[in-house]
Amino acid sequence: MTIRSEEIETGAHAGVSCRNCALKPLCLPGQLPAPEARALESAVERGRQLGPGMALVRAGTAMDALLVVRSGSAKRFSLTLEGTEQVHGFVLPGEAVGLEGFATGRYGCEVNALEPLSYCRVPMHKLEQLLEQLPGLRREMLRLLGQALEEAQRLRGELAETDARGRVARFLADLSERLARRGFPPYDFRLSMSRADIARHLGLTLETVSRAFGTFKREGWLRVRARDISVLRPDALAALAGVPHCA
Amino acid sequence: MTIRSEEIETGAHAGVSCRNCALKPLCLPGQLPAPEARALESAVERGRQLGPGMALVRAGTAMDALLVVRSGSAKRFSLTLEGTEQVHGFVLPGEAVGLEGFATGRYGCEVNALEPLSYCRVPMHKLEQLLEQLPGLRREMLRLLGQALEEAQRLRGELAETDARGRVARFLADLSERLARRGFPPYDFRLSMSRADIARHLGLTLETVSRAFGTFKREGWLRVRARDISVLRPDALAALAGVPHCA
DNA sequence: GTCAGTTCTTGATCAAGATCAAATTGCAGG
DNA sequence: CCTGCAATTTGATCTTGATCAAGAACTGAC
Repeated sequence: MTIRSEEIETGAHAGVSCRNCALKPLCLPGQLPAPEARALESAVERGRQLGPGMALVRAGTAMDALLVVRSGSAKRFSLTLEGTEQVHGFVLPGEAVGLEGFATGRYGCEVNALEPLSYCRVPMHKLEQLLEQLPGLRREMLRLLGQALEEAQRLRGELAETDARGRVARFLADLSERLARRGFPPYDFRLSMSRADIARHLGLTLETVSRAFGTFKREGWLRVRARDISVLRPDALAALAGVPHCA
Repeated sequence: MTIRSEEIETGAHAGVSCRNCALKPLCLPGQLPAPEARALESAVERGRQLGPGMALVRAGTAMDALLVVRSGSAKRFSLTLEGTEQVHGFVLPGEAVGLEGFATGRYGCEVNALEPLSYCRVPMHKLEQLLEQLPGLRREMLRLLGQALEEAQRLRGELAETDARGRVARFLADLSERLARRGFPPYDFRLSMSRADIARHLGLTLETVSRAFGTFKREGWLRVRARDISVLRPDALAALAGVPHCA
């Protein structure tokens, strides 16, 4: 997707300004009353920039902070016993990472940058303090986790229900929608992940994913040039994906 | 599974005694320091008994309480546009229900009893009060949600990776393990759900599920008589399921 | 630009599981 | 016990997507 949402960031050092962040409405402080947002902001640190392929979190390491991607995209995956990657999904700006770590205090899967990536972090000890004081943040954290859970269940259900092309269509439709919510052009983007990553995410082979793209192209629903995608008929994709009426 | 874990419950009316509950170690108060457990207990109400097929929660209704199944089992599912059921999973005693409701304040899926079922409930307004006061409960709620998330992601990953018999094997292995943790015989149980429910949960057809049972029976790994299951070779099932070394 | 390496596309074959269709078993009610 | 209905098993066939195998296109380095 090649995502750059680096807003102009001047004057802030350790404490980051959420106020001016383009992602604010999607991110944690977006739903909080102003005083709570300010309190949270003072606990937010800026993570260092990561290059493509670098690990944002490693499975099994202590969950020492809540992380939110600020710009770029990432791949969430686990390593199976056979050494293959089980791709859980892809992370876009404004999305939290490693929430399943709350289960054990250690991250449950790997998250690797797919392109240059920056992120914010709230150290756990500060988060716990804030949770004591801020009722809105408590509600917001539960909402965030509930949302992640709902999403994971939805993805599981879709995988069980849908055939190959339906899965690819839904993948694209979902990506479109998430890009749109972040203010990116929803029908014209560059995929940051490989066909193999998409395939492993959707429980398919990369050949089948490629063929699905080929079909959509032939039908005139898509323009595909390697990783550059133009969605010409979002309605057709949505229909195949079985989505009710999400644009 | 035909689950009866009705411990002897005398004297308690609205407030339920978690102290003597057989499920305590699996349930919310199990991880809490004693004073917090007592505070939580005072907020717990007993839900009325439900008969087979009755709804414990309906998708879209307001999430007015946190629910935990006390005895019996239930099916979590969504209704698709075509009117079919998308089965997300099955709920056993000690497991919370409807956590994805935190996302929107409304339950995200249907939960129906599969056999006579009883449950406990913590009204949301009381839960919010308690979360303000009890740091252990705050941590525990995050843990609970993190666990549910991890579980959902695991299920999604398995679905993407495993073939039909592997999925059925894993389903049985998982059930075994969960029954064991609740003190039920893990290798001898009665399924409370139909083949069709299992199939819809695993993204298969009921015929394929039936054939998988047939294969396992022929291999001598299982004894199957309708819904009565005896696991004779848990190791073989676990191996097929790709589980490392979980007994 | 050219080159090497990777990623992606396309084609041919094959197998796992879906689908269609009975037959069988189990179970509640009379 | 018998009856009727629903759930399950079993069988035959067909379709989808996996697998194997080339090619083609893209990428980054020189």
